[in-house]
Amino acid sequence: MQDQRPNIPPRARSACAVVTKPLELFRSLYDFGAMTATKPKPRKKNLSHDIRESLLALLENDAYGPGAALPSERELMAQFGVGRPAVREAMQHLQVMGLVEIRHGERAKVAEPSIGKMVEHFSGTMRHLLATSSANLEHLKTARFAFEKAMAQEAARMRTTSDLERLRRIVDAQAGAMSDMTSFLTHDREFHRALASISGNPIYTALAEAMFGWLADFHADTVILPGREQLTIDEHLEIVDAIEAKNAARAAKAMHDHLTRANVLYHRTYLASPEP
Amino acid sequence: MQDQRPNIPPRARSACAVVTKPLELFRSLYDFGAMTATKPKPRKKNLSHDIRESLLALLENDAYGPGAALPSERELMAQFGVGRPAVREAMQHLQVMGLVEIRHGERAKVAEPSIGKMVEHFSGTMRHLLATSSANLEHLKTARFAFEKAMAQEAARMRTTSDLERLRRIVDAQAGAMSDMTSFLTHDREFHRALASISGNPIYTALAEAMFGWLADFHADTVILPGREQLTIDEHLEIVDAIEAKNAARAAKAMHDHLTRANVLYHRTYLASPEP
DNA sequence: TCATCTCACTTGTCATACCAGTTTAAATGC
DNA sequence: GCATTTAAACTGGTATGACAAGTGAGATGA
Repeated sequence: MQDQRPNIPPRARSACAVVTKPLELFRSLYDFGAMTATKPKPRKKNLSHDIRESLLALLENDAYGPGAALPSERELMAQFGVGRPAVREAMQHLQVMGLVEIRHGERAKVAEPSIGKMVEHFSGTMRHLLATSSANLEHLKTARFAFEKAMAQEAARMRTTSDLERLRRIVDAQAGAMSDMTSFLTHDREFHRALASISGNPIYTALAEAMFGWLADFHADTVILPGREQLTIDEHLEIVDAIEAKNAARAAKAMHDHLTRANVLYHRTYLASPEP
Repeated sequence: MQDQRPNIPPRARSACAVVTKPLELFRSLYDFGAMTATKPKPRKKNLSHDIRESLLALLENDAYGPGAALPSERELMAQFGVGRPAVREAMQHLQVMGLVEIRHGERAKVAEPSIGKMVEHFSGTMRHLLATSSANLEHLKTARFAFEKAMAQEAARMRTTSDLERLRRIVDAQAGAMSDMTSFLTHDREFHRALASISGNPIYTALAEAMFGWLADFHADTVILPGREQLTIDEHLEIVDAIEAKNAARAAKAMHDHLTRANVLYHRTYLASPEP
């Protein structure tokens, strides 16, 4: 009596489940047809898959604002007429997707959807991908290369005076932290993030931040080499100067040189004597 | 007796679990320390979280090639000394991340990691994000705008003769499918995918494909309007011509005009009479 | 009034049973 | 002997019950 929907008579659901799937019943109530691409969907997927789609539609259509509390697992269980595992797996899936937040003892809450959070959830998979395939790592380096150059150009076009001040402040702080390697890297990361944020597009910011993190994890590219801190500072300053001058081409070249230098130095230093 | 590790005496695991967590025992056997960022990790997370990390490390370190069959849930259960739900949730999580493939009746298999598959798994979240926030949709449109321009430039620099032939073949096919809207859109999609694939970077290809799909789902940008098919073809041809001439600037401008036109037309047509 | 504590309610985990697909190998028919 | 069929033994999927553990709010005490 302690657990498991005490109101419903036992066997009632299981019996009806044979005749008509409870999910289809629920679907007919809300009827979200043709959401994405008009599929008849006769496929036999998981039960949790159906539940997840129902929840997803609920999150999109209904007035579940960010931070709102979802029904408890038991309630959903009774509502959908399925067992707890199905509800649970669906909720877990949504959590992995970054759409809800589940904490022990509390009700699940609707997470506010944001690009940044999504990319963060994404990172685990990306790291695995990079760890298993060195080719993908090269591709990512290439992509970041192009991306950062585009960011530099965009920043040169759109920068305001406050943007410029912020960049200079970061570079100054970085120059003052040359002794502390960790702090130096943090400022380096912030520099690139600030650069991307000038565009005003959160997708750019999130991507820049994520790419930096991914590559830093594998000590590839973007790595700061001991003894070369001053060079890094100088290159950052050149980038800022180009942005101040609103010279997109010069900014792109400065960023190009910056990343190329880092990459070349990396290969020269680490590939000669592999591994610490 | 039918289920649940018949060999282990009951209560044996639970008893030891109080004294020393079985996971730490397992960890000490393999000892993957300092994989990502040297965290002491005293946090109290889920049990399934620990299991997932163990499995993750297993996938990365051991010789589990793509397509290899993982141990069954019951085996893992016994191996880690935890219940089936914990193992199950961990596996589900890995499946959502796209690292394993689980089918009813078969053993779970290691999925071959690929950028494209990862982006595909990503799509559900992205769609939700776009459905709930129109601002993000605008940001995505901007990002795709810049991305496609960069792709056009890259293609103009790197295109080979066979790339060119492929592009022209696609445009020809598209011109021949002007009557069938669905087919026309398919060819349009293929055109942009082929353009991105010229770069040789699978990340670009996957992103181009994904962005097209996301935006097409919301009828925003990139939409093909009835009666304007010939214009689309002409613009595609201009892009191909620019790429043939290896003129990056011209290619970028052609792509710019192409996407701008589509966007303007969209606003003019659909915003006047909202919704079908 | 405020701090504390208890208790109801939540999710997390375990255990068991059974269902539903898949594979495999033995039994059967030719 | 060989191909087909059938059944047994896997596999994951679902349901349910019980309990542990965490959270929060209302009751209780000072």
